[in-house]
Amino acid sequence: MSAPRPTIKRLSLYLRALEEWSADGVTTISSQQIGDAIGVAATQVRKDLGQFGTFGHAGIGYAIGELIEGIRDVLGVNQRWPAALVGVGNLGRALLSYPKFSATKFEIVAAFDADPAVVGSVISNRTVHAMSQLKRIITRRSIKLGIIAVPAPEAQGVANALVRCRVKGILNFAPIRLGVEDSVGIVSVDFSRSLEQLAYQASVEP
Amino acid sequence: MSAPRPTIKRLSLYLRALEEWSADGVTTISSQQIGDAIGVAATQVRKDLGQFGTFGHAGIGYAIGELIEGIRDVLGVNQRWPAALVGVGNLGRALLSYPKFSATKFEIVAAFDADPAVVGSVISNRTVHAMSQLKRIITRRSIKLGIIAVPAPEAQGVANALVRCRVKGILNFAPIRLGVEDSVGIVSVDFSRSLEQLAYQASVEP
DNA sequence: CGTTGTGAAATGATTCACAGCT
DNA sequence: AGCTGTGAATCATTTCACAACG
Repeated sequence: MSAPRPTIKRLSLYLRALEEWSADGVTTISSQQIGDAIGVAATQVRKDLGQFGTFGHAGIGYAIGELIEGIRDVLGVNQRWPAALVGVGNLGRALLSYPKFSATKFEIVAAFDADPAVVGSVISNRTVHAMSQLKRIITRRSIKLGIIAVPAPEAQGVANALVRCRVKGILNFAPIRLGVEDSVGIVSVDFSRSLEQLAYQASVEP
Repeated sequence: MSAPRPTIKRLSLYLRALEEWSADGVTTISSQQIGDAIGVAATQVRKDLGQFGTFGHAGIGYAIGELIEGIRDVLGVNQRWPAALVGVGNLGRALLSYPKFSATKFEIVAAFDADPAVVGSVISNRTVHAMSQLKRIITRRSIKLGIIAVPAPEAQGVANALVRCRVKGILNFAPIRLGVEDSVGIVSVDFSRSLEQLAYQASVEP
């Protein structure tokens, strides 16, 4: 009875749309409207939500506040997720200043880099620490997520180090497949792969 | 008989692994080895490749060079894909200096920004142009892809402008769903969503 | 009425099993 | 013997159809 992966991806999308409606003062919404907003069928929305409990009200729709709370619970976004960033090149800097993170429960609370030239510098209010401090700071600050923004050849080593620090999940921006024990979640973002998907779409669809 | 979406995603992964083997001088490989390298079943690899022709040699395996060429053709990566970047904040700068792009057929050949303070500056060898130049330069340089790295509220407007310039695909980093005509491909990368996937994994798996 | 929740049917993707080639 | 290509079977996901509810 565990949740289909595609459902989880859509839950994030529902959540964002709902938060926007909520900010606009809307209090009630139908599965049809949710579906239209993100481009899936109304039935799909109902099936997805039905997996995790009964949030809706027949004849009325969904109470937005209630539903937001429910989805946040499912996604685990109701707890804080302090994160450690490893690698403060251009991408790392972009992540440190990415405004959306602060709007959510995710927060990069510490940054690390192997390059002595940047260690000690302050970027978007956070000091860059040496790799030797990784274990100490992650433990001290109860950090649960690691974000890898280093070049590919160093990524596996960083992943190993993060796993030894007992992080629960790793967001990986390096274009390689990381091997880690199953208890650690991995989500990868790979720009080149995204571009290849796009090239495929663009070359078959015209 | 059109290709399953998941197949296309895996093709990118196969391609990268094959390129690494090729660089190491390996010339022949089995579906089993490919599958092991990226974490899928050998049968899956064969099914995927079988969709697009017959690349393998029974009893032997796949000739790496041949297979790389075949996959590149399928993905449309054998042609050049000049791209225009819109938005040169931290993320845009990271993309301009992302080394992997230059190793592939993708290349950001022009950068644009609405902020007069950065227009005219040079970042990683490319001059930042004003938005008013978008149409002229995209047409002049036969640019086929647009990359959106602007804040969410501006993203739809930028997408509309890119579509008017007749780009074939858009890589979107803004956390909203872009509405465009079907003939334009869209691939979105959304960091907050990725983190939510991770939070879900991390909160159910331990 | 309009809208949810959900079995049942349809579609889509993966895995199995094996014939056939080298 | 080793390995590919593929039809058939299994498994997963989406869509349909509709009963139940406010």
